[in-house]
Amino acid sequence: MAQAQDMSTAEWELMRVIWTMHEAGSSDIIRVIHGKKDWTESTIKTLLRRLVNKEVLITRKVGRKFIYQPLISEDDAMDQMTAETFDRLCRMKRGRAITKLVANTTLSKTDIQELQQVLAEKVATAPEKVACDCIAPMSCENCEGHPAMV
Amino acid sequence: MAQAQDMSTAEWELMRVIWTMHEAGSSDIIRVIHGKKDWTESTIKTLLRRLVNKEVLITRKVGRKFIYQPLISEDDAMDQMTAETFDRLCRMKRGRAITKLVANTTLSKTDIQELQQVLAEKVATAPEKVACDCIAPMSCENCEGHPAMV
DNA sequence: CGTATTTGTTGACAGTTGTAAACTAAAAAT
DNA sequence: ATTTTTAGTTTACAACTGTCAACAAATACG
Repeated sequence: MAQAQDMSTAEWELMRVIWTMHEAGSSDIIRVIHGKKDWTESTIKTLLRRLVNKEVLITRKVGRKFIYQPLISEDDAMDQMTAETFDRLCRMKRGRAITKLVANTTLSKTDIQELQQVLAEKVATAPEKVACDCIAPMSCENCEGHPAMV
Repeated sequence: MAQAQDMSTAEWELMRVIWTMHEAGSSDIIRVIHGKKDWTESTIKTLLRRLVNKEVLITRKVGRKFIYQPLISEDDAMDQMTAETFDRLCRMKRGRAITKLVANTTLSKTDIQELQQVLAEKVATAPEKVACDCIAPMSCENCEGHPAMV
């Protein structure tokens, strides 16, 4: 299955273009990007090829050209990418990281409402505390309840 | 200044250990990791060296050995990392990505309260809509209000 | 038909990353 | 003082990335 984590930064940027186009031939893609990013055609072609290799894009041959199409939706890729980022953080600290992120992100009134909705639903089952899962929670002041290290 | 984005995945994992230890010599670090990750000593030493080169860690020489210490706090690094991840997403879609993330993250009651607090404060100044900032907002159904592409 | 254009394929190159062995210098143990 | 242990430095190497140029095949145009 197509994995967002397999995409490099440059590949991701290119994917964003393709997602908005839904599907397109390389020339269309190159035309759309022209002037917005200073990638040469060569660079774009390389990125396309790599994305096909990684099975993030599939191609359909039409005449002598290929139509490129995402194998993973932008929403799914975004969710995977953000989940992976947060997976790298200590469980206990994710809440505070999200709060900070929310504080620094521009959200529409609708976004806020939806978020409030989700929070309201979560509160019932929310634990009092989320345990730290660091490798060495030893001297982690936040982790009082934790097994000390030697 | 120390930048979280300069840290690779492996380096980040190592940093998590060092953050909880506050500061430590390589042998302490190696001992703490032993059994938790199957990195050889060599690997850990390489990562330490790279982190020092990247100025994410500083060292203090004590006798013949070094004490390694973070130049950036874990909180700051987390905030940088999460901000960078979200910077890669279309502005308009960040709200929904956050909502999805929140839905999939275990949050403590306190985390939820704090988030609710922040949201409550943001709602007043929240825009009705956040504009898409994709390179080719052309056929992006979500972007009705946007300049069409040729 | 022969040339210009389009599109795709190969090869390239330096920098980063994950992983680690080998080597060296200093210190500790015997 | 020898030997052993410890800590740090060098070297290595394949895979991945960001960037491209060069080349080849197919097509379109004059």
